Amino acid sequence: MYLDIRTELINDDCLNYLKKLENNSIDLILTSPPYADQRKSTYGGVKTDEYVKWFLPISKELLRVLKPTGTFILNIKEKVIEGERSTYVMELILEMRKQGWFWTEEFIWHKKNCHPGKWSNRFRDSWERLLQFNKSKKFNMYQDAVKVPVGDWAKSRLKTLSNNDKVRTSSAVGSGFGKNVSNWIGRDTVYPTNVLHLATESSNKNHSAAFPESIPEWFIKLFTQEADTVLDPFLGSGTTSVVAKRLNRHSIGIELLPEYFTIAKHRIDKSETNKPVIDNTLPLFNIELSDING
Amino acid sequence: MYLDIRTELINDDCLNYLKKLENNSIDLILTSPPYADQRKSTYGGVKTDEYVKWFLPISKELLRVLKPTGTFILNIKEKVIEGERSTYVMELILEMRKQGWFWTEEFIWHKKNCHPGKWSNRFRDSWERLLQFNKSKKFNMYQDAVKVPVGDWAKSRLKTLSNNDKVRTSSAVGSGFGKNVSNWIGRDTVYPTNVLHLATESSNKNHSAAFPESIPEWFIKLFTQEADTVLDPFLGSGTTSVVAKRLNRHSIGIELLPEYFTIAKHRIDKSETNKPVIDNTLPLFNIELSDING
DNA sequence: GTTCCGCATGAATCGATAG
DNA sequence: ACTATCGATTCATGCGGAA
Repeated sequence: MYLDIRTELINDDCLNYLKKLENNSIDLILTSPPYADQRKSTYGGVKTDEYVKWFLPISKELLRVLKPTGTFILNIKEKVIEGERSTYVMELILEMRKQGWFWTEEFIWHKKNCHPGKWSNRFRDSWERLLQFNKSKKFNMYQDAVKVPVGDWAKSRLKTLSNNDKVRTSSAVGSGFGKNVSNWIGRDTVYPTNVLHLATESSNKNHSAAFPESIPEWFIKLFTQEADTVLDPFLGSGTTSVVAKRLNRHSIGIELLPEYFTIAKHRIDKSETNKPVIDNTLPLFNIELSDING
Repeated sequence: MYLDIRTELINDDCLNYLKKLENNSIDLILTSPPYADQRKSTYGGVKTDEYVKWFLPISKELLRVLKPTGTFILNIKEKVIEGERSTYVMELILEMRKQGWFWTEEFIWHKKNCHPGKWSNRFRDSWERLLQFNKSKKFNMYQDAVKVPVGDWAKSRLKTLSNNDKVRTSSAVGSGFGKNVSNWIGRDTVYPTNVLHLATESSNKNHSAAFPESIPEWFIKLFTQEADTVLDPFLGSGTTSVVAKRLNRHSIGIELLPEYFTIAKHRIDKSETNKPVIDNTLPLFNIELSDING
């Protein structure tokens, strides 16, 4: 059985096009907008102090089109200006809450191979924020889709059931991990944390993807099911749409610049559709954990 | 040659005692204040909505006593309230900038062993903020003191060291790799990034430290030289002072609660002084980095 | 002198129940 | 309605003692 997956690519200003979308129609919004003062030549360079003012009308539309059970993941990082971290992200969070967004969580994307460089007053920046916003406190989350391999501790720990594990049940001291220790036998995956640890993609330079495919893949698996709809209002070279299509999710990708739009369209055209999900238990980003433990 | 290192421990309210300190007299402030609504049983628990108001008078004094070339590292993390991340840290950063602080950088402390648990709407929280504030844009930073090894050799070496038993035997005090230090001489080293990857201190000890010794060790090496002065206004069980003393830095530690003060005093009394710095290039927590670059 | 194994918690969070 | 307490859930680490 094949699903009929729609992958819409729109070459337009996102604020303009978002207004055409219906209320409560999107399951996941996932985007990496142009950072303040970046991409000056392309986006006209949104100034730092104007960034919040620029973004709020967009986030207002996003709030409208998102389903009450949906999630908005915003990838963003402050720029350093005259030796100081800019504060527009903090201000944006505070203002978006006033719009009605719930700021549920802040994931950290730890970039394994961050940009090289050396400065006298700071080290290389190897992490970015992945802010999770929600429309209501009851949102869909499919945690089992992103479980990761358990650490090696389990092998030795569970080899023998200590009697204390049983004692802890009745002692009521602490939290009682021992109570269900038998549940752990044979368990080989655990739930991840809120730190994502993966490398940036550096292989292909013909398109500058904001993030590697692992990031949208993880969030799409975590917050949507097949045939749900994913939206990326700043599509760039199209990574979100490519991954959504591969995972059998409908998607809408909006990109203003023709150069990027062309790249995205080309990538989508040659990408596979309706590909059965082979493996949804082993996200790439926790490889390192086992590396260290192993 | 031995330096005469002063390690002052003060059992007092920090705001009260800070007023007695001279202007521009501290090289590094490093602290982990009680988080909002946390440690209610011991510190009384500062309410979330009053946290900024509570902290600002303290940060104002800290700004006064810090040297223009000095640095303030603040370890803090938001609490979840009714399914949402609280925003008091964002508000604190914005207010401290109004006081005159520069928000230079945000380091991430990625905790390897974060608290267990499972909830339907979020994963375990495995990171905390280490906010860097400065009084001026020209501050002292000794980057060479915290360089980490790189290369295939380091990679295999560190894998061995990640074995708990070996780490324990060779670095009982946490100062480095002890006798193995000679192995590192002549090896290539690289500057670390702004993500720190280490575990919380073990719980089997008789004191509960806010952070492991590696954290103050790294920042003390990075932002001070020998005979400089380190201040911790929320000393807790004394980790900052212990490490400062071991690294031949003067220090002032302020702790309100007699129980914690007693623990801190005991740890300082039995700790070594004027110990020559054997190894200032190998913090434990950046094992991961060599994995990445190597 | 190593390696192995048992053990005790962690700046947690949610939902239900009780006052 | 609103707050306080309590049970349930979960994973990795370092230490101490034994092999």
